[in-house]
Amino acid sequence: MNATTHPTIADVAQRAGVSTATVSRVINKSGNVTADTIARVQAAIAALDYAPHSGARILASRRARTIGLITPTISDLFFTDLLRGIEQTVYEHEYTLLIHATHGRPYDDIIPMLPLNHHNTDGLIIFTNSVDDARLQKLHARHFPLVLLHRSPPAGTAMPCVTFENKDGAFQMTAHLIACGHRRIAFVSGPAGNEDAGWREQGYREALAVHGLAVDPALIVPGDFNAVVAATAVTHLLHTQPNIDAIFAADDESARGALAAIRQSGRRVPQDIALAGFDDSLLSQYLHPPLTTVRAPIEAAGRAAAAQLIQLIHTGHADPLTLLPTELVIRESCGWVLVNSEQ
Amino acid sequence: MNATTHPTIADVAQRAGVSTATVSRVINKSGNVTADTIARVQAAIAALDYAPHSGARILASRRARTIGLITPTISDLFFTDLLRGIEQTVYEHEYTLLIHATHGRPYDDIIPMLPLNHHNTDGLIIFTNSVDDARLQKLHARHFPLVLLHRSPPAGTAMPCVTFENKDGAFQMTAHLIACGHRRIAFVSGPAGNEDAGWREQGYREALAVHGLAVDPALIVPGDFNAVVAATAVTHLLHTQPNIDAIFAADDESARGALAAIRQSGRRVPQDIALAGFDDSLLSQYLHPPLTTVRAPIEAAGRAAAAQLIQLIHTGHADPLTLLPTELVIRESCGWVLVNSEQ
DNA sequence: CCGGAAAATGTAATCGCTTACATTTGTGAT
DNA sequence: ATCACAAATGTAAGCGATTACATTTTCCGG
Repeated sequence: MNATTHPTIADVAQRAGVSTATVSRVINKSGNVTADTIARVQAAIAALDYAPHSGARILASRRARTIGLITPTISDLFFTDLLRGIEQTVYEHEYTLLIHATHGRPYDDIIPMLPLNHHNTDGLIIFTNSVDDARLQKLHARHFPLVLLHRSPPAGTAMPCVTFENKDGAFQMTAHLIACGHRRIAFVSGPAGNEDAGWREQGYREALAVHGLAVDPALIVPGDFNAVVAATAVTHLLHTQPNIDAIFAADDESARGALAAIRQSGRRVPQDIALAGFDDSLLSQYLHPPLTTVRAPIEAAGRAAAAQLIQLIHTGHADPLTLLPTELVIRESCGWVLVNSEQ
Repeated sequence: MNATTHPTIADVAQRAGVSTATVSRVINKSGNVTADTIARVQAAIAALDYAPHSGARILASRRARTIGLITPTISDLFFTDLLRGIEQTVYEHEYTLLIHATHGRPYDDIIPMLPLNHHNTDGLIIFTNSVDDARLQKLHARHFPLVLLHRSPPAGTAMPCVTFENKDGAFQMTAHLIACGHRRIAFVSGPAGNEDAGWREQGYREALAVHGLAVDPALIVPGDFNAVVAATAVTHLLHTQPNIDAIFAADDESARGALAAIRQSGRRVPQDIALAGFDDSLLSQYLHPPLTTVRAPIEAAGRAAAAQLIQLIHTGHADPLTLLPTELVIRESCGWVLVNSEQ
């Protein structure tokens, strides 16, 4: 080594007067090294400010000590919460986290390589539809540890999934709206293909059925988990179906859009029309009126996914399905105010 | 290779009937390969679903094709915006992004290795104080490409910095408050040691001075970029200094805390007391009243940092300082309503 | 049809580490 | 002291790519 290059394990070994194997043992705490030798090696490491080459380590040891996370997007409120949970768990287990956001970009079709794979990670958390079925199946066929977050496995395959009780939460919320006296309840749906969204709609439908109310397709409009899309759809809805008395949006973002549209139409929430969301995102408590919504344990889902993956890596086994409970958060947008500790 | 292991470049070479060197040339598009050979190699790659081992590539090529980002925290609104800018630029240049959040954890003091270093990245973006001066200097001494984001270089060192005009923004906002007729203007400061926060306070002070107003230390209270801390401080402030007529918070989070405290005290915003924030975070437009604030070009800062780093890696040179302009966003919390396109 | 330069391909050393195995050193019972 | 065995350390063979250099093939002008 010289001034411009970086010290290697051989430099450390030489300075400490031991072999590279011993240095490696000290670094990896793999035992059978004298306290005295450990001290000498550590001194050499400190003196040279040596850092092991991770590529070389991975290559030689066939372990990356790293968890990969593949996600369609990185910069939204939902993902932020999720990430906090994942990160925490990953670091607790002394793994590193690598994140790759696909942003809907297709993979290179000539040489189809994921930037995160078995070479640089020991396992992958796949968030929603960031990886297509075919690739998922290939990874699975090679026994690469995989945990799915908010998406179910491709047909015919079994891999551990983590999600929360979307259907139950939506069911409870719909029941709550009905209990509040509403009958013409519209639903602002989520993106096509998004499983969370699908289950939420399903919960809405089942609650109506259970309470003897018909599902009117004209009352289900697209929201795409997006405020602007939802606002447009709701504006149209209010026009064509002026007699609705409640709107249940598939997520808080579309609830926000719905709120804007309702207000635009001159109606008041909750006096003229009730509004409910889903997620209990950071925003929901700052809306006016504060939004009644379903709390989704997003951070807990992140923790669970990471924990399942690490368990899978270590033991080869994980729970096929982790379903986290959701919870009604009653604020003011449906006309009920409960006195509790809620802000 | 067998069923459980993964194909290597040798497997591809064998199947395509060429040498590993040729396969490597195809993968890296390094030229001088027949169209026919390219096709054969690509077919083999596809058939085997081969993916190059990134560790081995980095080891052999001494290039990581990766940018590292070190940040104290990953899950806040500010960081989310920043990340979007960084990501976009990094991917545009066909680099990969690795993120490491320190969460204030100290490094392993025995073997002080950053999880992101010259072995797995070609350069680093250092966000605020996630890396201490000593380590920064060591990296710099080895000519490792570094760009600082929202922090200045350690004394005696020169490395490219990206930040925005905190002082000017705060100056303008303070001037705006003065123009609105306010005289007793309090300041909710940010975390000690945070440079953005320091410059914002400086801008506040200078604006007061320029307009002939004295800086009253009793009107400067700690907010720590945190709503709860700010609420506590402002509650106390309103008690001891009941005659203040405006509060300028160092960021939108503390403005939110201040708003809660003001309301708690029975005063109204903006009628009884004006309130301003800084950042124009997502939240600020949903507060009631919508918050007048300073728009910080966070995403642009992320883009600039990534662009500077990539330029530094390629050319060895980058701008010593990139200062992005801030902009007043007048909403309703200071009592002025401008008619414009603002939501 | 030939010779030589350019293009295409192959050979093998190398990157920095881990680890199986070999060797040396240390320990306690006899 | 001696021996058996455990603990500590060393030796050297990979891990899977890249790339300098060597070799073969192709292409053209004369």
